[in-house]
Amino acid sequence: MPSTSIDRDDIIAAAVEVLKERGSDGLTMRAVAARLGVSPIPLYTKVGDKNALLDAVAEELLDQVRVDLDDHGPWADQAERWAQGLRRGLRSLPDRRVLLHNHGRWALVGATRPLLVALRAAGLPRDQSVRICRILTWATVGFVAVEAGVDYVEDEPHLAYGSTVPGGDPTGVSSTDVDALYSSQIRFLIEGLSREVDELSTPTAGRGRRLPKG
Amino acid sequence: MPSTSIDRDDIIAAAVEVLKERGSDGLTMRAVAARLGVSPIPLYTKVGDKNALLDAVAEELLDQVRVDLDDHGPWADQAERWAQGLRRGLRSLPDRRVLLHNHGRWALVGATRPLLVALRAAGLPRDQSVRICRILTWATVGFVAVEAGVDYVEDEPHLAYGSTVPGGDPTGVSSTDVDALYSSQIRFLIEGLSREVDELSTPTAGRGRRLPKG
DNA sequence: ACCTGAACACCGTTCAAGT
DNA sequence: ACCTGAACACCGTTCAAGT
Repeated sequence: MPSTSIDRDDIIAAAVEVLKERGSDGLTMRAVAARLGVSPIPLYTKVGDKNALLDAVAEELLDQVRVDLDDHGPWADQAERWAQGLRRGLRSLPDRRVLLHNHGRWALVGATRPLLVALRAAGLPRDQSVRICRILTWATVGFVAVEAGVDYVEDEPHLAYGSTVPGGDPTGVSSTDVDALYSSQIRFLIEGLSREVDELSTPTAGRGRRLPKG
Repeated sequence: MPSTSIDRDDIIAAAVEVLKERGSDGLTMRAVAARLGVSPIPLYTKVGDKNALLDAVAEELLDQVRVDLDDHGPWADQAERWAQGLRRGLRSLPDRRVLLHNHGRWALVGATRPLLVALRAAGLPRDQSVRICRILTWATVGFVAVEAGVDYVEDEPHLAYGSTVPGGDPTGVSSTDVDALYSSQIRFLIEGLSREVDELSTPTAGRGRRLPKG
């Protein structure tokens, strides 16, 4: 094993650097190879074609997303803080197109684990905890992905139009509106999940049944 | 105005055809030009560069999405049916990457209008109606975008694991799980929005206030 | 076995030249 | 004014040839 040779992890790390420095258009097989001082051939033998490289880069970046979570308060509050932290982490990705290169289905497990631990510690069953994690993750990834394609209008447009609710201005949304829309959406989801947890844990709801209306 | 010449709309229509026939990798400036029997130059003078063409294609495809909505039942039920219809429409797009090329911020206005009309007919104020449309649209576009990158496991995995709730299996989700997750998410959002509408319409909630906790 | 130089078949984009 | 042939500067990918 010659130490001069190039590893698969070296290639992915170099690709992440190229992505951060030159953007997604600058992330080419040739650029990654040139950064490592090799020909493009090792990329094809050790990682695969360009699509495989993009998958690997997405998995690497999503795997690095971490959400800290103090264990104070009821689980619903912890879940809301966790979701806000996940959104912050995803927004700071060098390229948000990796959110859709989600074939690394396990990539966000590192970010999810603290919430899963907190939910179990709060006494929730494992399947319900997994469900809550999955719904909040799915909603947050989707929100940030859509958010990346939105053009903001100037702030406080609802004052001009007279709207009293965030997102109520038909002419557009400001960046503070977007924050409020995300917060509302996450709160609605967590309220619904809370009620679901209460229903499933009460004996009258009938054990062994699937979800009501589900 | 020579009738032999090529129009901007012709270019976009040809691009949509190329996308449907050859996929997103086959959608090239040269292929669109060749389909029209012209050189690539007219594309650059009449539409712009490739990114502008992709924007135009995305806007065209999203503009064609239509959601039918009968006006039976309370607005919350209509909203749920509308959201399910929107998901169906978005899932049938020839390439779901257009969901992220969302710079045509008005592209889904045609699909949104029936819901907006129904909400107004149900007596909701304009700003709350716009807010509801925006939240449901945002959540659905995000869900479908994420959904496009998910690898399903075989159906009914929760039976093997013993999970009783959709999305509760830590090893993966089946396609019926995904349907159930979307339905749950939309129902939670509509329930939250319903409560919000009730609070804002009751005199005791205090007129002129912003949203509670918002 | 693993790497390189060179090539192939494409791209997006633009130029001088035509009409 | 508008289009074309041809070119430029790249791509992703793979080949025969080296070591």
